[in-house]
Amino acid sequence: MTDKFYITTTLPYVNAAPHVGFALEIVQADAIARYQRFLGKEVVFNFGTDEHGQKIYQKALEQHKDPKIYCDEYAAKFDDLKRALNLSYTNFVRTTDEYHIKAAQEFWKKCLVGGDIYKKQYKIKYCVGCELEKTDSELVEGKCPLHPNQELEIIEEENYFFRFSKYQQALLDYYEGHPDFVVPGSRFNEIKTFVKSGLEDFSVSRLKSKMPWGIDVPGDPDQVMYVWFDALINYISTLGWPEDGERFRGFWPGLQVAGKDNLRQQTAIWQAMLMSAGLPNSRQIFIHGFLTVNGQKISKSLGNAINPIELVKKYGADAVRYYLLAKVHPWEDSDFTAAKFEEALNADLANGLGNLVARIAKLAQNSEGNFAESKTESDKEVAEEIGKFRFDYAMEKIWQKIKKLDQKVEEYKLWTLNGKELIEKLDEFVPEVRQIAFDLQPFLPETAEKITRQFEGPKIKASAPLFPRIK
RNA sequence: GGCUGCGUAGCUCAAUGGUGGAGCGGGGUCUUCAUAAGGCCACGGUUGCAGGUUCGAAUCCCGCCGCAGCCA
Repeated sequence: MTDKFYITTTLPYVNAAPHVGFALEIVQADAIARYQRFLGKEVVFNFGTDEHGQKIYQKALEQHKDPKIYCDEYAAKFDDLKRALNLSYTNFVRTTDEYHIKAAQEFWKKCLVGGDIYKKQYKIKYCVGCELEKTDSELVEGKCPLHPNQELEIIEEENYFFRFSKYQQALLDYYEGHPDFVVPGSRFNEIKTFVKSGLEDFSVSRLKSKMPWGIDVPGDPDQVMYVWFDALINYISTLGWPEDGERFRGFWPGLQVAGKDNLRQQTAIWQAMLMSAGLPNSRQIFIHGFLTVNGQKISKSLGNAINPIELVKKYGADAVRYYLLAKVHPWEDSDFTAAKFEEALNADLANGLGNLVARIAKLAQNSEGNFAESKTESDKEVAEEIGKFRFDYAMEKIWQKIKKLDQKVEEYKLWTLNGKELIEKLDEFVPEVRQIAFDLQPFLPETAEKITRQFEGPKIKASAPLFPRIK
């Protein structure tokens, strides 16, 4: 019915270089975006960087840089992912972009007019050790459990608040009416439980005198927006809201892909904000899991972050994409180890896909046969799995075909045949290989392209291995 | 502590209450078109532990042990 499709990832915060965990999110989103294009949809695929807030301000100061210049450097690093992982995003929004700032201010005004933003005296307990605000439930005997020797700082200031509490019932009703709103269901249950337990209004601004690195609150020169409030609005500012109403209405609402640490912001806070501004809610939110490295969480203190760009340099984009899509559970946590990665590369890409393509190509080339074009169409089972975000199962379906073809090569003993008989039998294989390449397009675009070119016909060409074996 | 969920082969995971399977790795074997790749075969299990319901339990119930997530 609709010929437009909108998908967005979350915007990474630019206080650290991209690691393999974020690559997971954007590769998943890329697979969906590419798949939707094959269905003939006009796709907007949004990505970008979240650049305001205290942490970034401090980082920039530490490096004696203007915050904007600091952000420019990081934004470029994240944009590098595009080339490295062969990503097909169409939009790269930065929350410091002029159009985004305007959209955030317009959004604020809508919420304000609706009576959902109000000023309140605000008192927080702040742990200087963690550099984080602490709530009473987090404290142990009135102290931060991580820094029990330090006194908590009490900060008192007047901030703007968002009337989140007002939307409890509306959110629950919306969840009730949209049973597939959040995938997987376990995360959906988690957010339902959270919303049912009651919502508190939260602060959406900061005093500019203390932290100037934010978007100005309209009509109040002393305050800037809290980073979360402004950042979420990127999902629609990137579509031209509020100025380009036609484009916005054409693409919104869309599919949002986010990590499990972002559940609340995406599925509750942002949805309440949309309701407040009188805009349609998101269409669906997919929450992925986290990658661990050698069984451990990725953390700065452990220094175990893996740079996806380094992986790509060593193994190639499609090898990394393959691992993230086929060997990582779409929404449960999965472990990444060099051994597992190389094992998958050898077993599935070199020995499986690569070898099948090589053996059929060679036989076809030697046969000197002409192979007419054949029809390729989207595999129903693969499509179904993508619809359920089971990228791993979708890939498994494709690899089952590879296995079957290998078996058939043995069954026919293709290498013992020649002349017309060989060409006749190969006519059963060539369209199948083309179909595999077709099915692989959303996942391994570069490899799919290579195979397609090799098997274009009428003459089929042998070529160098698609994936070298790792020793 | 409260609420969810999980625990199955060396590893990753499947199995409407009805003979516990697959892939990978390791082993054997056949084969040479292919990247020492591929096919086939076998091995591999007290389904975390202990009880209960049932003709029958990986599955349902109770308790315990362990792990993860959420509780602004």
